[in-house]
Amino acid sequence: MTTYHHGNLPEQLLTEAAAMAAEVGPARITLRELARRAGVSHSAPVHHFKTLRGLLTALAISGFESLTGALQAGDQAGEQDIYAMGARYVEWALAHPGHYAVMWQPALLDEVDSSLRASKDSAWEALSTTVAESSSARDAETAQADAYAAFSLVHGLADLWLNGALPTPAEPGVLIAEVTRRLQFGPRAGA
Amino acid sequence: MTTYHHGNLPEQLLTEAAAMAAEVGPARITLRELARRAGVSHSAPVHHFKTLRGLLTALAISGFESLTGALQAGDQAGEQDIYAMGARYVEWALAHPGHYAVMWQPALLDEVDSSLRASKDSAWEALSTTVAESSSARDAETAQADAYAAFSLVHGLADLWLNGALPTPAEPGVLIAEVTRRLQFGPRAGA
DNA sequence: TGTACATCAGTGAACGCGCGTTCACTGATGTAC
DNA sequence: TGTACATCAGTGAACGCGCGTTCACTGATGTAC
Repeated sequence: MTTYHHGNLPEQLLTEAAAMAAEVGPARITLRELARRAGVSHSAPVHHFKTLRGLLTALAISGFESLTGALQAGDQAGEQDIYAMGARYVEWALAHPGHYAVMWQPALLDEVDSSLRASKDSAWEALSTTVAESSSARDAETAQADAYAAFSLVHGLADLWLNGALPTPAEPGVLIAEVTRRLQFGPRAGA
Repeated sequence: MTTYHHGNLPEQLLTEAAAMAAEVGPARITLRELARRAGVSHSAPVHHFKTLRGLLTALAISGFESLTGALQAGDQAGEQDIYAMGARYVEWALAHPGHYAVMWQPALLDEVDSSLRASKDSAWEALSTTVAESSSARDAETAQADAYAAFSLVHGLADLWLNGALPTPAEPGVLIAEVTRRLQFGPRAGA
């Protein structure tokens, strides 16, 4: 039953890391604890991820890629609605709390890693493209500010929810719909 | 010049902790490093904060209190504008990055501490009261959703900015104004 | 089908490190009288 | 104004711990011929 070769160690380490991030926070993930959870000696992970930082970076990359996929899911369905996309964003974050937490902790990651940058840029592009297409912004600057506002709103909601910072948390689905529909794009009476 | 009694150690420890949180992240604050920065032996802090968790909790409390004050600053000026308050929120966060980071890391804090809860509740009340007064919501549920949306937007913007997650950061003042004015309250065509 | 051998993926001991906390202590301060 | 003494705020040595990483090693796998 117990084999010398694990067979699936890199994947399991990432899975355990996501679980640990959700349980105790991304800063308290350790290689030794991950090895323990995977039932492997504490020096085994180094064969797959040179360092803890490398492992967390890989986790963040897979998170950004998965998030990008979730955001693009509406494209094929012909559903280019900004509010639906916002909902998909927040739902993805709530479904992948460990990934989400690691993705926004740059101090733990290898910020120079080109794959990380690329996957992050892809996620941003998926979001901003959908915003631009549905906000009917007349110029690039307006479109960019639209995207920043949408990004801030969905990230803020996800982060507050995951940190238990909402005073009286509601049903996620209802809350997400109510919050996202309060985004208003394009020109209007200035503040 | 060098006195045996520091005279101001608790305050300086909190100041150094805020600096450390901004520099290396709240999870990497250590009592020993704080003592080093304060020029004091590593066992001195225990006389003022029993544990590292206690020190961070005190830092978070002072942060929430200061933030509450900033949010209420508009009341006296008779300026109950939701967008101005949103701007004050984000500006406060950018001006106090260390405090802000610690405030939203519940895993590092003493969540049972009643002062922490009280200060957090005060900040939420300051925010939600202003939102309710300026959004002309007809019922409590709508007002609450308005407040959640405003909270998500300003927290998300502050958090993304502080984590360097905005792809092409603009001038903070302009960005804050552009993002916050995309909040739209009250009833409108449902999504 | 067999065999030699390189490569891959694991083991477990050992290292040095910084940490929080405890302890007995000492110097400085402030208060009672 | 002086003195005794409790209290406060510091020191520095010591503890045990878990960590990342390195190292020589070994078992399993896969490929060349």
